Parts: sequence; C-alpha cells; structure tokens
Amino acid sequence: MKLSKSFVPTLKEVPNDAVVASHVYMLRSGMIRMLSAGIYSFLPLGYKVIKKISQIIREEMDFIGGQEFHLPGLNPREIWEESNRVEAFGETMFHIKNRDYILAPTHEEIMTFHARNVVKSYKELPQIWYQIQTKFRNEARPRSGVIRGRQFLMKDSYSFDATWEGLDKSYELHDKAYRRIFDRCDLKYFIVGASSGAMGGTGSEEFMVQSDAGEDTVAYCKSCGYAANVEVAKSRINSIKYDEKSSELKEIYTPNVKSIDELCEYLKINESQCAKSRVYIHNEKPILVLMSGNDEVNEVKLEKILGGAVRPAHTEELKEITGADAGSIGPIGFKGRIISDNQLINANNMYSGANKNDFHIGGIDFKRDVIEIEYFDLRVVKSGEECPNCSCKLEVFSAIELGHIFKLGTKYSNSMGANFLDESGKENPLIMGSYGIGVERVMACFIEQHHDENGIIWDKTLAPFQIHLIGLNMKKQEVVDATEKIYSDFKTNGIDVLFDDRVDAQAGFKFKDADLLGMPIQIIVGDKKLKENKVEIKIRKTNERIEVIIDELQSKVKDLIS
RNA sequence: CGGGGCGUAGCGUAGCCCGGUUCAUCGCGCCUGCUUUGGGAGCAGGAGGUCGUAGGUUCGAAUCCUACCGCCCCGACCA
Repeated sequence: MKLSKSFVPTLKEVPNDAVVASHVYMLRSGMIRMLSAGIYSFLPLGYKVIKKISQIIREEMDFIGGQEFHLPGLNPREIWEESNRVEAFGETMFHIKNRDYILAPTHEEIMTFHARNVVKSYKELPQIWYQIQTKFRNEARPRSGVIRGRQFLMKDSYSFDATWEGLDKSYELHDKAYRRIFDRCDLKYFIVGASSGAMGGTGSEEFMVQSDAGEDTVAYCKSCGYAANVEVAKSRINSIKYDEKSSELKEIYTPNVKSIDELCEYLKINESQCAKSRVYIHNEKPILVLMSGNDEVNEVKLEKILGGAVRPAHTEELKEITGADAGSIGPIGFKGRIISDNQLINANNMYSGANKNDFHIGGIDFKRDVIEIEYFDLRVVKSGEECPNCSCKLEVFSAIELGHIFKLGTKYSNSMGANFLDESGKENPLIMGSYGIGVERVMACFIEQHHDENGIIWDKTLAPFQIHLIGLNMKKQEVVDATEKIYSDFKTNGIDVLFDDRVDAQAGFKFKDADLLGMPIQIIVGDKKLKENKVEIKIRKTNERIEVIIDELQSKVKDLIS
C-alpha cells in the first residue's frame, strides 16, 4: 500500500482526550477516530489489525469444532423478556424508540432461540456456535478509548451439551483455545479462576491483562498463578500477637487526633497497636467494623458476611450512633453489633476511639473488654503480602478483562424452553456455556504491552503490514526506481508492505511516522547507500540496523519474518 | 447518577479572574511558489472561526450570569 494514496491520518501531537497509551497511539497512528463517547470508527489501518485478530480467533474456534454464525444486532424485545434480561440489563441495554427492538448487548437469547425446537436429540450434541459481532451496551461511563465502549466487537461462543460432563469438556476446549489465541497474539495474560472465587458459581475463568488502564484490581501471585479480584482476594498475614500482660483500660486525652497516623504520632505507638473503627449501616442498623491499623475494609467481603448491602454511615449519623465524630469512634461503649477483622483476634493492649470527641482509649483487651465481638476476614489485600497458596509475595494491580469463559448451565434453556430428548426419551434442558473475547481489547492490550515513547511496536502476527518501506528522497529518480522495484518484489512474494512514497515529506518526518505506526521491519532506501547498491533494514523492536545488498534483500527479509 | 476539569480553525493552544484598538493569539497541519531531503526543514504568499448551543446582563460579551449540549478524569454501576 502506498502511503501517498492512503488514508492514514497520523497525528504529531497527543489529542486532548486520550490518556492511556493504547488510546493515544491508536489515535495518533490513524487507526481509529471517535464518533461519540465510547463509539469509534476503525480506519483502514486499524481495521487491518482487527481482521488479523478475528482471523486468529476464527482459526482457534474452528479448531475446537466451533461453527461461525452471524446474528443480528437488532433484536425483538420479547425474546429478551423470556429470560427476564430486559430488566436485568436495565439502563445498560439500548432500546429502539420507534419499534419494539433492542440492540443486543450479548447473544445468549438469540443462540438459545435458534437451538430450541431445532436441536432436539442428544445425538446432535454437543454443539459449539460462535460469532464475531458488534455488541451494544449503554455504558454509563465509556473510558480509555476502545477499552470500554458503548459499541464493541465481541467474539462470543455458546456450547450446548447433553450432560454436565459434556459441558466440562466444552469449557475445557474453550480454555485451551483461549490460551492459544492470546499466546498467538503475544499477550502476557493471567487467569482469574472460580477457584479463587471471583465469580462464584461452578465454573468461570477470566483472562486478564495487567494494565493501569484496567478497571479491575486483582491480586496475583507470580509463583503459583493464584489470581483473584481484590474484592475477594485473600492473603496470609500474621495476626497481632497477644502480649503476656493486659494493662488496664485508660482514657487518654487526644485533642484533634483523627487519623490512625495522627494517633500513632501523638502517642508514639505503632500502627499495629491501633484498632480502626468504621461504622456501616446494614438493614438500617449500625455495625461497628474494627480493622488493624490502616487496613481498608473490603465492603464486598463485608456484604457477603452480612448477607446484604451495606453503606458507610453518614457523618451526621455517626454522632447520633456513637456520640462522637469519625476519628474518635471505638468498641468500648459502642451499642450494636461489633465485628472485627481476623487480624485483631484476641488482641490486647490496643488503642481505639473512646466514642467521645478528642479522647481515645488505651489498654483494650478484645477478649476481656469487647465481649460479643465476631471475627471475619475483612481486609483489602495489599501488595507484598503472602499468597494464600504458596506463601510467595502477592502483587496487587489493575487489569483489563480480555476474555471470559463461563459455565451457564440451564439458565437460558430453562427460561426459554430449549430442551432435547436424551437416550431414554426424556426431555431435558440443554446445558450451556458462554464464552467471550473483546476483540478491540485484544488490540488495545497488545499496544499497552508493546510500545515505547515513539509509538507502537507490532509483532508480525498482528502488524497491519510486515514491512514499512521508506524512500527517503522521492525526488531522486534512483531512489524512486529502487523503491518501486523493492515494493513490487515484495508484492510478488506475497509480503504485505506499507510504502512511504511521499514526495514532499522529509526524512525525519518519515522516520517518526514509521516508528509511530510500528511495523516490525523498516526498510530505508536513501541515495547514499544506493550508490553502494545497499539499503538499510531497521528492526523496530530492537532498533537494530542491518545493511543489505539489494539483491539479498528479499531473502534476508524472508529470514527475518519467518 | 455524584464530584472535578474542559469546550477558541483539522490537531494542540493564548486570551477569560479584571468586558472595550493586542480581540480573535501562537505552533503544527493544509494550499501556492522557490529552496531543502538520513531523525518531525527554510523563506515568501494564502485559505480556514456562528470563540460548544440558547438565553440573559451591558452602550459593548470569547470574557460576567443562567440553562442546555458535548468530551475527559475520579467515583458509583458493570450479564
């Protein structure tokens, strides 16, 4: 493809709206443009990458016996009423105003619709059906470019089995296919599994990529692969040790001391000697939650324990409930349920608020002084703590969800009446699985992981072109002749080349564009080297430069990209 | 949906606090001509704007006020 005739609008400056690297480079390299918040157009260069990713997905899906569909994005609302998901999706679902249609946010219902009354015998099972289609979700806050959009491309597949063992097998096949897909795309990913509780339920794995642009926070152990959403992650941590002697309770005057840090500073004590108090409201009743030092309360864990929604008490409520403002609240004299993090089991000689402004209490012995206390794991796991499985250090970071495989069971087949006849002639609901991959996310994550300060660094698998051919001074006939010859030779050899044949662009300008676009191999043709019958190869990734005799160029490049 | 920020040419911006002959600035990009061609060229000339939209205050509004729209960030939400 000749750059002089192509629509590749590169940008020299960083657009105002872009923050994360993948978004910046996708815009700057002329691969995407925004139409509206969370809605992007793919320009020719970007679409080439999407097609490459789709092709890899297609190959691996076909390999496990998947059959590709193409389903409508526009769906009658009544099908979605069958599974009660119009209500479940709520505001996230787009509704068409002048006809009773919705824009599909996923396709469980439609696949189930096609399966019911058609797939009727166990002899026809299992089936794996997939598609690569645009999904629509009315996201409250689209963000990070293509990573969270209101319209996005998803590979979604659905398995139908006659038995639960069959579902396990279909799930297993997807697990392997997903690993191959992401490996082929050269992504560094990890898997958050149901074993670590992220999704609950019987079987589900999320394929995640570490990224500051991510929306989930996960705890990950490099050594054993333990990975869990921080909402449920556990860590091994020693509880506070019990001193041999418990001292007496004593009230201490602590003017203007609010935070744990201030308390430690004022009393010259250690964080681990403090019990932090947070008041939550659950079922309209106050609950005091005690944490060690500066540990954060994990509200998801708390809700699981209490069995329902919680919210932190408002400032005004605190005074009413405890008689003190935040910063002076504590277990001694608190009227209501008191629960504490496991860290504080039977701790003694602790300091906490006195439920009286400007006072704290020291010498608290949880066993002696806080009789009806209950202990649970309530902490938010922190980086550097020990992995619950193997005792190595956990890392906590944000991550992007690339793919998700999920054992659905009979949720949709039951509600929509998709049944088959088993060997004994008995009618049973189809046992289903659903499996998704965010196609644009694969692209964005690749860029997040493969770029430098100059631009993208494509790998040959996903690169829109293998070669970026640069004619330095296209006003010199010898450069034109040489580059045109090289260009057509590559085309003859079936190698995809982007040819920067622009006449008026300066050398530096072309170099910068080439680094920005990031094709794996640059071939630089200038009149000086041409006199020696040579051109230069630059490897984008390593910055390595190789001089080659023109006659050897084709075979040299073949070696490099094989 | 809450909090914060922003909206001036294709992109990035100055001016806004303190309204008025600096009032529409500058850089990049674009067009024409000449020169230049190994890391984002030089000179000369040129095109491009309802200052997000609508009201209001005022003799006078990019500037002050109100509402709305759009975008970004944080949070809430996220089968």
